[in-house]
Amino acid sequence: MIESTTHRQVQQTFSNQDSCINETAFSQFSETRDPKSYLSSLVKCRNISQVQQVHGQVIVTEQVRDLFIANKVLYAYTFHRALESAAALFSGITQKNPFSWSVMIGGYAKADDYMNCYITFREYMRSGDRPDDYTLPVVIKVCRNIKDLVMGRVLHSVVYKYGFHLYTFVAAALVDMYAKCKAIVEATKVFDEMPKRDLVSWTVMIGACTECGNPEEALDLFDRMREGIVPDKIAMVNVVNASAKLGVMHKAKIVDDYIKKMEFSLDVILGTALIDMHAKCGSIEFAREVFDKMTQRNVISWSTMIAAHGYHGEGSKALDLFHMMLDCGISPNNITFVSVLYACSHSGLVEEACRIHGDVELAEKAAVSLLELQPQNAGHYILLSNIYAKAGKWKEVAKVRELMTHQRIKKIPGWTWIEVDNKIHKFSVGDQTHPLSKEIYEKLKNLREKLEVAGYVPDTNFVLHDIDEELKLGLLHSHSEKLAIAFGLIGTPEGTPIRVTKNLRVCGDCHAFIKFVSLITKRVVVVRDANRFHHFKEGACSCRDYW
DNA sequence: TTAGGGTTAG
Repeated sequence: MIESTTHRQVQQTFSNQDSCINETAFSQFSETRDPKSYLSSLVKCRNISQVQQVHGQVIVTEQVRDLFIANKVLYAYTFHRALESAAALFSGITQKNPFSWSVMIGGYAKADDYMNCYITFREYMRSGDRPDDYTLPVVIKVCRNIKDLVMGRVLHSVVYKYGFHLYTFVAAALVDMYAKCKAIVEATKVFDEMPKRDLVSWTVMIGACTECGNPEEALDLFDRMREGIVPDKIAMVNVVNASAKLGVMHKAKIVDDYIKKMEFSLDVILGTALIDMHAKCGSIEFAREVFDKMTQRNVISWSTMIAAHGYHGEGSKALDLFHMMLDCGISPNNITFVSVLYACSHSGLVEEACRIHGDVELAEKAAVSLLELQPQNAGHYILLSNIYAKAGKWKEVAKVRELMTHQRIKKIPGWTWIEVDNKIHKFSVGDQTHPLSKEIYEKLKNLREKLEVAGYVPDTNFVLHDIDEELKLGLLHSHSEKLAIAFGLIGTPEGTPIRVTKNLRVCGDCHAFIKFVSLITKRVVVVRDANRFHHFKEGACSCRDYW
């Protein structure tokens, strides 16, 4: 239930059997005072004092001159994060071998002491020794962790010079480093040049594609990988993430079925990733099912589920869950609070959000400071204008709108996707490229006439929701979401739900339009927009017109 | 004797 650190996990992996062996070995050492009798148990000891005692004896017997023994003690120190003792011992070793360097560099890396890690690696290079394939992945991983692309490229040149790019571990570390630094071209190049690829290399490349905004490619890679390699749980977490990013329900179903078929147990991370995937692919029910099934949950699992209820318009469920979480003794983090706050704003439960988090003025202050930090980020303007709109400060809403025009905020083109027969169809505003374009516009015209009879009035005067090129064009009737829905009505059997995804927020007129569509056609329409899910049914939307 | 891959919001 508590967030675990890697170190703690490592310590927990020692079984009782190991501790017994360790204790026996230590009592043997205490009797014989021969450090060799304890060397193999050194990293498994429960406390650092045992390492220190053995180290003392190693010095007394002058066995510290034996490089094998000194390295063992060094490794034990770094394993227990006793970096000062390790560094003291290390500096005393006159004839260091690659293992000594590797252990010291790895020790700094594990302790997140990146600067000393770099410094020690530089000393290693200056010592005249050739770098080795055990040390390089460690230092490359440091670049990945602190997103140091410059140093990463320097290391890549070292790797290349000695031919280590052909080594599986080194290349995998490089691919992952480039991916985390968003350098997908370089990541792909290293991956393509690998003579041999194992499970980890494939996994990092799958993660790389997702990380760099190409989840479709990630899923294709997963299919290619399976031609020769059986995935494990970590690989599946990456695949689940790709699927979540893609947001396509039938892909999510395939991935979910595969995990069940392979009988992967739901640990905290895989379970949480699955919750996120189902929710982002439109099925809040499956997401909750996974959450309820999980035997272990941490703050991330709870936050994910709370956020999911939130963006599906189920604010009260999100709040219930938040209270349940507190009852279970889990401490919320800042992301939990943001999720709860947004869950309330998505559902019109703003008064309740305010109670938890402060007040509207606080939210306003936060948004204003965000604007100062990133004046070109359109999302911050929208956030601020929504805060003003909810507080009824219409003059301020207008001011934000002016500010956006003044700042010439970059406009993002709007797109809507729809899945029909497991194929994705993409529409932009006024799009006429679809093979059934004629039928789609015909359907739309026909629909609009019926809708107007039922009371739909086209509305161009709505509150600012997003900066959308479509608005400027004034092509209200051919907004991408309207085209996609019209196509959905043509291409799917009567009564089946229509699911579309839009990259921006759905506009006010389209929102009203879809409500009428759900009423007239008796279809459930699920719209995933940039911010949340809207479930339209019988003329109403799950967002209760807050979005 | 050592090394590379995993979850949440905006």
